[in-house]
Amino acid sequence: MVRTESAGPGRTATLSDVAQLAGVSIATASKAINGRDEVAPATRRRVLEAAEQLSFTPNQLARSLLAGRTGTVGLLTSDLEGRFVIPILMGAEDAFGAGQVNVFLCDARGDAIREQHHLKALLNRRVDGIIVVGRQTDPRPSLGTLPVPVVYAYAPSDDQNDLSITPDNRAGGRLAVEHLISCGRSRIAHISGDPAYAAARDRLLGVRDGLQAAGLELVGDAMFSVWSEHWGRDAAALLLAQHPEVDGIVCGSDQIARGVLDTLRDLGRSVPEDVAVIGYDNWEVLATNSRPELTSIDANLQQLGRTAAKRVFTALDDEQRSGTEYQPVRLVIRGSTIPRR
Amino acid sequence: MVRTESAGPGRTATLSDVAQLAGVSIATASKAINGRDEVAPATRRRVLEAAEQLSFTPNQLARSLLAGRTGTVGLLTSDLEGRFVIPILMGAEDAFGAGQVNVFLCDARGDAIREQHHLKALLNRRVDGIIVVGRQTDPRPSLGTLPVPVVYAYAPSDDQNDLSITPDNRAGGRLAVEHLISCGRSRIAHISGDPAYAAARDRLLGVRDGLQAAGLELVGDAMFSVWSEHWGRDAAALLLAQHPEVDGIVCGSDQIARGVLDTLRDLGRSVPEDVAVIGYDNWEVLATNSRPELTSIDANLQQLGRTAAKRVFTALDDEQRSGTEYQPVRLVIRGSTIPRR
DNA sequence: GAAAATACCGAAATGCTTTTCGGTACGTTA
DNA sequence: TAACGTACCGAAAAGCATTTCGGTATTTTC
Repeated sequence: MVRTESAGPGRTATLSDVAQLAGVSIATASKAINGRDEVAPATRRRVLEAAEQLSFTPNQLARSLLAGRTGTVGLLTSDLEGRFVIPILMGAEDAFGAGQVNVFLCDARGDAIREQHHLKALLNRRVDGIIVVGRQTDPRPSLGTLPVPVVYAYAPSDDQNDLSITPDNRAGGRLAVEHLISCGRSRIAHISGDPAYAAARDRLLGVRDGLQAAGLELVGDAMFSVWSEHWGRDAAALLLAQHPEVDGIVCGSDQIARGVLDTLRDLGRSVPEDVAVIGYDNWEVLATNSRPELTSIDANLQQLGRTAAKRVFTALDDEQRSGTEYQPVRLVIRGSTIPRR
Repeated sequence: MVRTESAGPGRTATLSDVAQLAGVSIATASKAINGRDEVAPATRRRVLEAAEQLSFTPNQLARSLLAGRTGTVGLLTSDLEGRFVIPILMGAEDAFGAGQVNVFLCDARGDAIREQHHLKALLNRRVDGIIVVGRQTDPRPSLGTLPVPVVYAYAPSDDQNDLSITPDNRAGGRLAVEHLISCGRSRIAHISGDPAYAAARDRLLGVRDGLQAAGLELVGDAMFSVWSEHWGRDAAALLLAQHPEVDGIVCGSDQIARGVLDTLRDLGRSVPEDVAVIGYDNWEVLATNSRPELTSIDANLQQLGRTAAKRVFTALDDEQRSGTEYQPVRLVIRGSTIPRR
């Protein structure tokens, strides 16, 4: 059987049970347990012993009802499968110590109706705030004005009165190209994913920023299609055929980069000696299992989640912000740009 | 600023506000809103209008306090990064309609102390039940007897008095090998991951079951090391050197299978014509991006999560079970075992 | 037209904790 | 000894919604 009853009296102990066992009033028991000082040491000891004996734990529901704060946040995401929400979720979850704040997870599956349902449920449960996580960095519709603070993470809100936190894709693109340049590359191409994604466009802007600052130009046109290994392979073949002189490739994602590496290998180009390749997202399972391992841009998503959670609670304490914050990204160097010793 | 106040009276409306506005008692307002029938139609209308006007939503905290049920479950996982917990989490999350039941997510990071903290927090919040999700299929320590039902998912509990739900790895191994046999293969090898994992050992048992039933024997020894592409590549090279006659390879994971495919390609063996390859886990991003796409065993993890959540609530209604349930797995056929037309 | 039944509504209890405030009992000061 | 202060404790309210049960007012029945 699913074990469900404590050995005790069948029911979880309440404060009044503790008080009775200790022979004091409920008020005194509460004070003793919460460390208030209007209680005699001996009494406190009796109460604590009683609480221990009954393995009493205060009912957070009653507590929250009174305090008006629940110590919970809702995390409303549009797709859990996505690789991006998970680190954000982790960051939000541990922004405070274990067990201090708890996260209600809601997956709307990209469905607006479902999202409204979840939203209502969260408000009914009196969450202290809500974090909305999108699956792309394109702006998403605002939830409007709610009785609790809302922070938009990854996908910013389309309303500048909301607070959004999103990775700085433009800086990422620039960082990638600057790294290739610092590795001595000057004939750099860009293979990216779906141009309908703001992420793809922003990263390209960053790439151009970096090239321009170095007085360089992109080799060929930026290549867009989908975020897949297959496209990476095909695009690399195309690129090498038209521009065999290329010596560095900035890829829009690690998946694309994996495909690019495959094709380079097939064509007998060695990485990073002949061509340096850099990915984007730093998706460990892809980046560390390729030959050679993949240099990539990491969007610091876990940090982003932490920041979002913190913002929710500082908003509660009335330090309110708005607009879109861009979270810095970082470069993770591996063998696809720097030869292994 | 983070938008936080409804345009209204600064405070969320309570039932008593509604009652006052409608000119009825609190009791009547409650009945009207909850569809109880001891209230006149005209009165009900007045109340509902008032509720609408104040955009009243009942406080779940108060409701739960009274009902003794919160409509929440805790999901205690040991690593969120893991690829396995996510589908389980999704399944648990949507086991009931949107917004009916909510999931508290807790990531213990594999730390027992942290797990205890989270557990305590969940119990304080009076969750109706707890789902414990491990990252491997090896048995994990039981949480012991708790005041709410507990279901162990993926990683079973080491205590048979608990209820555990885990994928049937042995059946998966057998299914994989049977599929290869049905594709006309008879010289089958097995490359797997870390033998410290029960998953690796169980899958091998299943592979042997399948071979034995067909009167076949494994080609060479089963090869164990780690769950990585690198190992898959190395192992395949070794295997082909010693047993060039091999015509089918059951891999312990999709990662390993990817590595195997790489090596086969390097060695000029075509897949699936010369050698058929099957992976395990059906990790989409790996399986659908390889050349050829990878046939794999899917553990139905989302279904597993749904089942776990359902079990928690049926346990509440006193239909209690124990022991370990094995969740069936399924075969997903792609190009690495059946030639594409 | 009187008795009984029905329909509708409200006071109050319930669930559990925290906090305020009033009250003993004891000791201290003049 | 009278007046006062201190230390400790408990009754009660607050937080919000649900439910029971008793009570009017209205209708039905004979």
